[in-house]
Amino acid sequence: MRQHEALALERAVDILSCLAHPVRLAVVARLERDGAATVSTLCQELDVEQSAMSHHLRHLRDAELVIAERRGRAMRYALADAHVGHIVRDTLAHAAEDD
Amino acid sequence: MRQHEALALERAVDILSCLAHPVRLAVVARLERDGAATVSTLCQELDVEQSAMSHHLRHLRDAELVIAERRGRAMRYALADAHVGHIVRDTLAHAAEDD
DNA sequence: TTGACATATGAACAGTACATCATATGATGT
DNA sequence: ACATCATATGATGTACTGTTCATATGTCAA
Repeated sequence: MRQHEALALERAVDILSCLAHPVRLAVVARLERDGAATVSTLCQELDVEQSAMSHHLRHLRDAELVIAERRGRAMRYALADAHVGHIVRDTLAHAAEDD
Repeated sequence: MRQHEALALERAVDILSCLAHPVRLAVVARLERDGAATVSTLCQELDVEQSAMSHHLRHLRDAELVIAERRGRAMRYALADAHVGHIVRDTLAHAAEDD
């Protein structure tokens, strides 16, 4: 039980660390709003270099916040599940609130 | 509007960065569960050195996630508002879920 | 004021994360 | 097989973050 809590805390830190970067947060927010997208689409929309984007997407995949599937020669990224979207939406809502 | 969104994103990254550390997340979770506490109480309960705890609390204060008030010679820390608690609870819930 | 207690701050070092560049892999069309 | 497009990976320098130690500030009681 204590162990369980400790594990949840570790996992939560992983999730938060992963989201705690402007590009990665923007990617997740984008996927939450408009649904799945390819790497090049994300690069254009968020104005990020291909390599950098790829590294960030890897990070997001490792943390299991997004999933990827091949679409011809492109890769289509999507949120791993709705929960992630909720966390991001809540945080953004909170961030927007107290200005 | 775009500007507003960008600001919210920056602020969100600040919040997430601040929460993305085991000690700080544990502090916020503790304050969420059991209410306000002094520094020494937090140190004991979470087994963290006084100086380290103080540095982390400073971080949390700078991000306006917690507030502090004097209580004699001690300092009593509490969550800045309910929203922070929600974010943490949601994230922990999500983290605990997919095990 | 002095001493003890509670917390905060500053500096230095160690470990991590990030941006960038070069290159590799994988898929498609010819 | 080759050229091209789309994405991924590896290496490296740099900057940031966190821990620790030493010291400072602030509060209380005698």
